[in-house]
Amino acid sequence: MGEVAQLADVSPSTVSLYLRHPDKVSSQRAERIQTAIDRLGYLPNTMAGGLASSRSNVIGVIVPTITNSFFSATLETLERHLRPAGYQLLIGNSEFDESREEELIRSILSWNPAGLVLTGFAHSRKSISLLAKSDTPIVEMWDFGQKGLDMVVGFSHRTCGKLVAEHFLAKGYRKAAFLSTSFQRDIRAKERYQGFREDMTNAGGSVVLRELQGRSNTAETGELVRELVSDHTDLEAIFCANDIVALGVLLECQRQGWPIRDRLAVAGFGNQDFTASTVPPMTTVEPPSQEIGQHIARMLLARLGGSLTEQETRLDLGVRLVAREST
Amino acid sequence: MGEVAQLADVSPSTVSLYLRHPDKVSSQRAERIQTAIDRLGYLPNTMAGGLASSRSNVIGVIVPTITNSFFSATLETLERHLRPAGYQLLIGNSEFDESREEELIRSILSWNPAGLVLTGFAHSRKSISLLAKSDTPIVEMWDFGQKGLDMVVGFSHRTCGKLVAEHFLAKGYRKAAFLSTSFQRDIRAKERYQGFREDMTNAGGSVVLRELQGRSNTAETGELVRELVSDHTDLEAIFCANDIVALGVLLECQRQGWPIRDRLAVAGFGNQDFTASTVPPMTTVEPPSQEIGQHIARMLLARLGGSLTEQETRLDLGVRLVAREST
DNA sequence: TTGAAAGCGCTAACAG
DNA sequence: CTGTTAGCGCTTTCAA
Repeated sequence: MGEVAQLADVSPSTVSLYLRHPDKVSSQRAERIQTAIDRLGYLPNTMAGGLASSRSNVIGVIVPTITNSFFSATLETLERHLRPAGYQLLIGNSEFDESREEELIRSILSWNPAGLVLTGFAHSRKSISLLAKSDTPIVEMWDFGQKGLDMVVGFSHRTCGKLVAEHFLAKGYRKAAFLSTSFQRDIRAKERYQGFREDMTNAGGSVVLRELQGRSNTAETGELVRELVSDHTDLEAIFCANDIVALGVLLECQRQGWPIRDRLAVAGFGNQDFTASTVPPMTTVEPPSQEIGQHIARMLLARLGGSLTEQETRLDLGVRLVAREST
Repeated sequence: MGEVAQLADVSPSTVSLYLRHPDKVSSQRAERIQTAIDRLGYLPNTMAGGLASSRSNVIGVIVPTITNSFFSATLETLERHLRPAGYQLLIGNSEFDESREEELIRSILSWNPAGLVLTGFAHSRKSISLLAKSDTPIVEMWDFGQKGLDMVVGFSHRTCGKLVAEHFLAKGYRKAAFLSTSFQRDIRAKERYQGFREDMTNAGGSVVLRELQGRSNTAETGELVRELVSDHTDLEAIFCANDIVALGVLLECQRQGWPIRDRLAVAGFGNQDFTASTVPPMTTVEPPSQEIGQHIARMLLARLGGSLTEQETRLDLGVRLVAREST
């Protein structure tokens, strides 16, 4: 920056001013400075800037995994809305592990971030105290219904489960199963199960639970479906933790020659693109993945701009049941 | 850090030393310092550290999209291998756009990163000159066969296309189609097409090309398949740009009652989990998504450690054809 | 509008 | 092994 100042024949602080508020510098000097910047290929040093101003343009985001279309859609939207405002996302993978999340929080906090976005409400005690100590704006996303540390943008997974239960009951299904990815990895799937189970049993129905070992695996899903059907010959419908699992069920039924819906109804979660085109088209629930990203950006930007009222800090975006022919 | 030093009754530089090389500080003081750190909940300021040492623990990665299991698998693996060495990934989305990539390069370079990972060989002239000016180690990934700016880890997409052509020819298919996502978005799909087409036509076969408008869309895929089959009644096989598109073809054939393989053979790209369980199981090509991440980490770490020999800077990981019943 | 001066919180010689 | 000293490259008063 010194070089730029020299070449443009102004003081370093004028260059700095120009970089941050171009219109507060006289147009002749502005031009000279810009020319110098271009000639020198000058890139400002973000760290020096961050240190001097003791704030940064970093926004940390911690997700359980990025290999998952839900979170990656949120991340992409969040990035798209935050970048124009000059923010950089620092993305961390907690791998569904609280202590790893804590490590990431520590590491991100040491960047002095302008904001921090976490997935869900479950954090280690230490994490919470770290967050409390820093005055970084926090957003907890992809869930709703608990108090939260600061801002919350998401939806209720219990309600999502209830929505499907309601749909199953309306269709006359009473004997149902919930086929899930590991609850330990995905507590939100567990919440959907709980909401689902509650409403099914309240209406006199029943719900069997099966968990996959790890993440969605089509082959393992097939096995569990066969097992489920032979153990519970009167099973009428399966609600799956996500669309990939539901696809696994569909394919297994196809392989076994069991007509979907007549023999076994299937519903997924995610409303991924392919669900509309399966044979038959799949009933699923659509989470507001993109909207979450969008509203977090809006909320964070408002908070950082100092214009966020109390009642705007918690947002339930809801979910939508997409009823198709598989149920 | 001053506070920590005071509380531990040592000088700030001792604290700094302890933080970086704990074993270079006498054990009694080390203990006092650690106690002080815990008591105060002290978090070092990464920016100040980076500024003072004029290097950072940031490694930038630019991918065309993170909403894609290929790149996100690479990212996740890369992170897993780089984090233990103390590095933070700064992830950017170029959205398949060179000028956006340039913007990201600029922004990441201003962090003074320890390394920068780019997807593919196509960069704007300006990007290249920016990169040349900085002495940041660069890795270009997910492609192979061109010179590259610095290090390269990937595989040849042309070879991938040839592999499938070979397989089709061996199975007796001569009339083929390539069903792709938009080439503008995905130049690597185009390279697969070129390799595929070259070998098919050399062997006296033919290849029709169809491009989807944007990203993989199952409904649009169905339309194109119907169109393709009615325009080319003698079509025998389709090679798709990815597994999701291939799934779309499979589902459309199912809907139309066309037996897969007997009426139309289908191959995908990606070897995603579900491909093994479709009816029939799908032939596909497996790209080394995770290996790419792993080897980039290894290569970068070696370079940063100063121990990377010239011949190790370019790595072709190859691809593997997974032949199943859909072809 | 511009420039001089004083840090931001840490690291890196260096001398002890 | 420890402490002193001088910056890292920028922002931010403050006065001119």
